[in-house]
Amino acid sequence: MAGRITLQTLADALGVSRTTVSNAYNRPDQLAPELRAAILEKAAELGYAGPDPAARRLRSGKRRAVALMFSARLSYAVTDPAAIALLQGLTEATEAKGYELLLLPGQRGTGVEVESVREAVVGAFCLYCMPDDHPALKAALDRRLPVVVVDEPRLPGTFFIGIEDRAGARAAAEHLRALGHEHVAVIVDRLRDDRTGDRIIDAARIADGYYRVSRERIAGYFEGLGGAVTVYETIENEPAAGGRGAEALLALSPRPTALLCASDQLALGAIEVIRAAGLEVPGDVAVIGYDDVPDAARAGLTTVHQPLLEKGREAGRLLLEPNTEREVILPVELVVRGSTDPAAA
Amino acid sequence: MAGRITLQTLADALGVSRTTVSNAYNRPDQLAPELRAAILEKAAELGYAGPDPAARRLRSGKRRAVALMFSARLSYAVTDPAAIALLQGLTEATEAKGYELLLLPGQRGTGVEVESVREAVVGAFCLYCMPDDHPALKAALDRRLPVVVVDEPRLPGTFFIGIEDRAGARAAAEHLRALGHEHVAVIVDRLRDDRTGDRIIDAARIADGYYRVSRERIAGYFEGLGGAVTVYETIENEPAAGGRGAEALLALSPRPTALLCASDQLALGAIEVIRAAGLEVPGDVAVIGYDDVPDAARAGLTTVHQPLLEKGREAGRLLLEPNTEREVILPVELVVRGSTDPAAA
DNA sequence: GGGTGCTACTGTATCGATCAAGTCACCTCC
DNA sequence: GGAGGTGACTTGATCGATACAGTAGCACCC
Repeated sequence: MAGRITLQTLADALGVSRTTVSNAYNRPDQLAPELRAAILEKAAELGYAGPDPAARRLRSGKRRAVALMFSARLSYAVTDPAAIALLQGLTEATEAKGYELLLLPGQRGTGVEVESVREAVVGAFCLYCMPDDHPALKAALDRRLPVVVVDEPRLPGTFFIGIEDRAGARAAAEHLRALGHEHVAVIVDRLRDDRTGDRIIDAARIADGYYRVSRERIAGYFEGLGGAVTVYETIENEPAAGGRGAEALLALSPRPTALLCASDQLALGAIEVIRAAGLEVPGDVAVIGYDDVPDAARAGLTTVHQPLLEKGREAGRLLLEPNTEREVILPVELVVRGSTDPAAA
Repeated sequence: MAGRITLQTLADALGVSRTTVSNAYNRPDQLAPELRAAILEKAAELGYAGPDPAARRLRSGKRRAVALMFSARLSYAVTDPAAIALLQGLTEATEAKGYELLLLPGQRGTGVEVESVREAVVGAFCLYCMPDDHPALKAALDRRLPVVVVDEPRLPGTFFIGIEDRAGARAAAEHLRALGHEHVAVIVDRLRDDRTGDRIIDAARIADGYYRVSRERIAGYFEGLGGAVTVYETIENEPAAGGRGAEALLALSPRPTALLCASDQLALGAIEVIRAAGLEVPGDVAVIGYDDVPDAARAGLTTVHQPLLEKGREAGRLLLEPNTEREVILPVELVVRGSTDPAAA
């Protein structure tokens, strides 16, 4: 720390003032070209790395960065196609305005999630898919910076981007009903962070869920089906988990003739397991996903399309453009493909 | 700016010193609980957002973040499966050490790319797939912070993670030769940022390429084939571009019986176009990719497997662990699938 | 009763820069 | 020859916090 080279070090070495050295970097027109050259040369000689960004930022007050926080480990989040699509939309928006993007880990329990929110040198926060009780949420609001929440939770007074979760789920369920399915089961991503998932759950667990989106989608399914059905909660939103769910549900009797999956990731895993069991999709078991990630179209998965990219762009817009609306709810649309309707393949 | 609330504002309002207010946040044990409560209450009342991270960072000197720069627009980079895999590996490493990740846009020409490197409040840089002459590179080295370059360019004295690009390409080419292919053509991603791609190129263009990886892969192909062949340069690394390349190459006479694509993205697009033209893969035209992204296995694409995740992890390790080796070259492996060998489907 | 130790604070320097307001020498021009 | 202008720097304040060295007040104890 003692040997650190600063503007002052350079200034002393050359017998000029701090400001002049600063100007050599930031306002070349303010000093004689020869002096500037001498300063830059001395800087190279002493190994001066240029004006310190931290100090510059403090002084200037500029915060040209946006923080994005996921509810999970980053390394997991970046494997989720829906999260990636959001990231893409958001970067489009931030990039256009010359903002950088800071990725924050949101994993619970370590205290790091709150710490990183408090420490982030940013001008705005985007929180993606957080459970209702996540501490980072309060921490972000406490920073008194623009905050936009994507998907969940929905808090009064907070900027929000979401989709018609319930309506989409209802449409999916009604589609199955119209096709004559009478035994339908549901697979959802985790409802709480207690890692007790991967099992069939009861109504109390659903009501106590901390994830708004899952609650809403389940509610939509039940509405569309005209009543409650068996729900399997997974521990994580990935194909393997959906596969385990399908395995458990196929063992029920009567065996469900259709599975409503609260995400495409779960649905894709479920289809694999169904086929591995020697059953046909949709002949023996129809499957519907949710989100319409790129792989869904490739796999011929019937799903509820949501504008993933658009969500990211809208998040960026709300964060970076002042005086916009507080809430954006984007429409969804049922996309019928081969996993429910052989004719649509 | 004038009305900004700081530690001092709070201190004055309560008749205590700045330091005491600071302690209320950072060292709760250093002051009486009642006073601390009073301070926090006053903070809430006045709307104090807590100690400013920029100031804190300047004072403490801590830089718990790593910057990741891509050579392209961020919104494009996050659509690239290889880049995402790197991101995943890198986040695993940074997360484990409690570091945040700052994504920097690397698009050329705007000056933003250098600016953002200079402004980044980070402790280390990871540069991914940059052309040899990219100005951000020098800017990052000038910061005198740890820098690790992934894939390209390879600079003497700089930390580097890469793979055996040339050997992998050679193995791919030799595989085709062993299968008896005599008319082989190559599709590569851009060799320079001048946006003159999407055309068949000559040897001079190849020699003048700014992207080391493409140069190496082409060299490997030529080695494995025992001589130079037609090379098509695309303007971007995405399936559509690979498709355009395939279209142009299929029009040659004699028509190539095999395409060597320098990335899976290009290969996947090429396969689509070949099939759309009513030709069979591999019957009429065999196709080999490079990278082995997740979609390659799904599509039955013969490709050169590289440890994408591992690359990211290694990058993180080199950045965050002191006294490690300067260079890591990871091995590659040819994975034969249906796109060259019907029996391997 | 004075030395010791502890709690609960305060004051000052510092982090590394930027900025507004000078200073000073030199030139110009009527 | 004096007013005014200009180019090339310097000075001092400031951004918002943290670190370190005090210090006041009080209890304790032989």
